[in-house]
Amino acid sequence: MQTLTDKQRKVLDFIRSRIAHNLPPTIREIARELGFSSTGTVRDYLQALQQKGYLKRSKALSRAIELTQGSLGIPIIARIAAGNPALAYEDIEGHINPDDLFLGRLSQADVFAVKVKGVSMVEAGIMDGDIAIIKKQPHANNGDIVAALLEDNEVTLKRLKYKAHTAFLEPANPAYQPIYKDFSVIGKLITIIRKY
Amino acid sequence: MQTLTDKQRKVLDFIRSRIAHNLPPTIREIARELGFSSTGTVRDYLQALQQKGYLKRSKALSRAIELTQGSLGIPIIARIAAGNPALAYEDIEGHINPDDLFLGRLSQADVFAVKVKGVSMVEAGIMDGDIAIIKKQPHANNGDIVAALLEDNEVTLKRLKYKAHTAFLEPANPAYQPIYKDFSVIGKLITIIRKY
DNA sequence: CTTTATACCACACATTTGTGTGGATGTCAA
DNA sequence: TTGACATCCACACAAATGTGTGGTATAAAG
Repeated sequence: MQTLTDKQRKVLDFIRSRIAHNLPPTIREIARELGFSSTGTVRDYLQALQQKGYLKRSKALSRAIELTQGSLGIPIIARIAAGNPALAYEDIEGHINPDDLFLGRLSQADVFAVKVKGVSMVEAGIMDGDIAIIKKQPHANNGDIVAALLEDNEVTLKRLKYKAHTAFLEPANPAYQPIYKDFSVIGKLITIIRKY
Repeated sequence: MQTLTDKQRKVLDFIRSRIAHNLPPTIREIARELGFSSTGTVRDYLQALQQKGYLKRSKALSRAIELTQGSLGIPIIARIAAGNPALAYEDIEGHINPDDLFLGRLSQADVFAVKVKGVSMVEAGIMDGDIAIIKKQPHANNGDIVAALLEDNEVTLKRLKYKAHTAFLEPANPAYQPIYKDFSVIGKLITIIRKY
């Protein structure tokens, strides 16, 4: 990605902040914010930013400014240049984007979350209080961690296993017993989130 | 929140999906999508949705539709009405919003991510391959899990401990030795994310 | 029967908005 | 000096856009 001038960065920052608030700016809103009296000036900036690869525009559509870099992408790093207080990243392994973190290509309606209760899955690194993002689906494969509905309407997170044509729920913690009783799979674990 | 009719929900869903793509629709775009031939029809729907508390509008501003409920909030559930294939949620404990999941009120520049390597923190439920969201800060309290920079520029995740005025890094896995050698804290763990 | 809410339509009108045209100034490298 | 680029301006114009006015029809509630 080409470097930006200070002013170009200011324009980009403004656009970024507005997009983060779910309403990209119009050309005249940018002009007002940056103190330009002409719309032509803004067009020049947008052209420059587009040419340098920072944004895309759908022409003749109001507010249709799309950022190329994910506005909320967070870099995943492995190594950091030593002695650098600014944390300039040495090795960036990739980026994570909050937006498609759980969803991937799923619709919001296909996903829900469960707060983990208890320690029956600690051996799988799933702790009490973790948030489990579940993709709704009535079936799962052997070994998948699933959200299952028990007789008392409680939702529980366990590993689904098949043995001799019988499905059962296996806790990762050996101190707990597998569940053979009536249960139904309601979804499959796709993400675990833990806040500190 | 008041209930919506089927058509009202369709309108809301369309708006929601467009906002998720960072460009709220215009009145005429809604009309086109839903098959209305009059802008007045859309205005009636927006009025209804606004009155029922699902959205807010800034008048005379193009595309200025703001959803009241987080557009990407995912419900956290504990119990589910039995025998309900639609998964109508019985108990909703809250919502998680991807946007402020790691950030909270932090700026994007204050945060980065590290991919966890190895099993030195398994006892803390942090597995190999997990993504750790780190808030940049040079200090942390006793017992905090921190990202630390080692001599070889490697970033590692350990628990920070103080003992007799000496700081050291303690793995959660007793098979590993604490680190007393030169290290510097670069940030504090705020979120763990694991994708399946 | 009247009222209220829902669910549409047509059309006009003032603003908002993107775009186009035509400049001007300064810097920096070739 | 020439050219590319960045940084601004004024102004015009067509298209997009939100809003207003005034309808029709149906169903449920009082």
